[in-house]
Formats: sequence, C-alpha cells, structure tokens
Amino acid sequence: MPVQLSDKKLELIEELGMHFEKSGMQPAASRIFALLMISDQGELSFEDIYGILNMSKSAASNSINFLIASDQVDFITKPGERKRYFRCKLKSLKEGVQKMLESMDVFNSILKKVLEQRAEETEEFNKGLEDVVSYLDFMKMELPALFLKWENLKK
Amino acid sequence: MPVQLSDKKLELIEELGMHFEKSGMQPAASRIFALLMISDQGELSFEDIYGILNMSKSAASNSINFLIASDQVDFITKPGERKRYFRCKLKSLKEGVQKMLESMDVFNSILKKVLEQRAEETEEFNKGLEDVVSYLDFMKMELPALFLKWENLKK
DNA sequence: CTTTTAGTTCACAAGTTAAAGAACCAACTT
DNA sequence: AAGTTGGTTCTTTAACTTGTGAACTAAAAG
Repeated sequence: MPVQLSDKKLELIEELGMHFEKSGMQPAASRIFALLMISDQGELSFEDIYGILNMSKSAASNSINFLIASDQVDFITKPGERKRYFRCKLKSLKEGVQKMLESMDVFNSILKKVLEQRAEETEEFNKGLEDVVSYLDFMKMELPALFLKWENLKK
Repeated sequence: MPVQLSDKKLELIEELGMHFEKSGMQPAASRIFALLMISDQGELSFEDIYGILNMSKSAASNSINFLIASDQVDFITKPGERKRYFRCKLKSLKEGVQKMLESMDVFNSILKKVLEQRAEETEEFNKGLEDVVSYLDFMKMELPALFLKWENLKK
C-alpha cells in the first residue's frame, strides 16, 4: 500500500506540478518531481509513486527514467531489497535557475548576430537592440558577484 | 512581391525563431517575430510576412493577431493605404526578461508553501530547500538595485 | 521450477496543436 | 456594379503528445 498524503499536500503537488509544466516539463514528470519534493518520506518506491499519483505503471516508469536521465532525480536501494527508492535532487533546482540565466546569455549572443546583420540605416531600431544587448551583457557580468555576495552572507 | 532577404538573414530567422519556440511561443509566431527583428525594413506588410516565410495567409493572420494581442507586435498605417505595416515592439524583449525573473519569484513562493507543509524531521532536505528559497529571496532583493546601476552606467 | 516482485516495452486510443486551403467579407477601384 | 485588395474565419488534415493496459522480462522467493 502506498503512503497516503494529506489533501493540502496533494493540492500543493498540483500547484508545484503545474509550475513545472509551464516551464516545459511533461505533465507526469512534473507531478512526480513535485511529489518527491513534498512527501516527507525521504524517498518513495515505484509503487508509492504510481499509487499516490494514480497513474499507470508505464507513465510512471517513463517519467521516472526521464527525470533520472536529466539528473533531476536519483534513487537509493536498501540491502536485501530489489526495489529502488526515488528521491529528488534539490541541487537540480538551483541548477535550473542557473540554466535560465544561461539561456539569457544564449539569447543575447543571437541578438548580437542580429545586430551584425542589420543595415546601419535603421538607427533607432538598432539602438533599441543595443540597449537590450547591453542590459543582458551587464547582467551576465554582475550576477556572479551577486552570487558570491549571497554565499558570504550565508556564513 | 515581398521583400527578399539574404540567406544569412533567413538562417538567423530560424535560429532566433527556434529560441522563441523553446521559450514557449508557437512556431509560426516565433518566425514572424524573428523576421520583424531581422528585416531591415522598419515594418512589413501582411503579404511580405507570409510571402517571405512561405506560410499560409491563415497561419500568418492568426499568429500576427496573437502577437498583437500579447503586445509583442504593433502596426502602423500609411495615409491613403488600407494595408497595415507590422513591426516588433522591442520593449517586449526587456519585458520578457523581466517576466522570467518574476516567474522565479512565483516559484519561490510555492517553495515556501512546500516548506510549511513539510515535517520537521526531514531536516537535511528542508535545509536544502531553505537554501534555494534564501537564494531566490536574495536575488529578488538585489536585482532592482542592479538594474538601477545599469541605468546609471548608460548615462 | 514455479510464482512473485519490480519494473520495462509495445501497441493503441484520445486529445491537442499547427497549418493549409478555400470560402468569405468589407473597403476601395474602376 | 463588378473586380481587386487585405485580410479573417471555417473546415479539414497531418503530426505530435500523453497516457493506458497488457504482455513481457529478469531477479529473487518459495
């Protein structure tokens, strides 16, 4: 029998899951990842997962494997048991934020290519683009220092 | 006849368009928005757009209207002409970055709710979560000042 | 060696998205 | 008033996504 969760937790799984969905993760994987963050059990079995979330074994299997492959979930085993117990890697959350900031930088480098290709005559538009580029450049330059500041603050 | 674009520009439209797609925009809208950023004509007609991008009138019409509704594109008209000339609103780019940062904050507030629901016994995990929350809190607090710093630097 | 456990894989159904094409319509031209 | 221009809307189609259930498999238990 799978662990039972309070209604509040089940609601939170929906809310958090929706958030992951919005940022591009598949629905089933989003729920599973949310569940692993919300359940008080440090780790859950395969049966727990598809039982609590009321999804088919195949949906659970595929999504769990996706989450493992994308380094967002890992698992432990217990001596004498064949089951795997899955848990979310919190580290992946901060890495997710990191990736978001990196994608700003990818965008910026495309913008720079756009600027190179644009005719000089369209001065006003180009200035607008340069403004965005300079903003993103600045962010990229300053964020590492900001991160350090936070690390120091923690101590 | 629609305006013709160099191969380099057409490639860039693909690259930039792909980037918008990845961040959730529909394919046709992504190409149109990219085109409006890359074309040297300050603004393009309906015919230009579906002609250059080789898409149906309906695809173009729907996507243009979506872009207008979501405030990413606007248009001008010329005296004595019925055509509309569409152009991208660069302001929407910076607003896009802004929205991304705001979504970090929404995420953070869900994380806080998760923390409230978690049992105290799972100390290590909770500490990890608190760490992420504190990181996001810090970012939210510091980013406005960073933005001001950039604005002053520009002058 | 037969059954159970812990999953995986496959074949399919259902739903969603994206685009095409044709018909349509309103405003302007001739 | 008949045609043309600049789109819009509707219907259909193709493709992709998501998930189900059933069959399968490999390891362990009885």
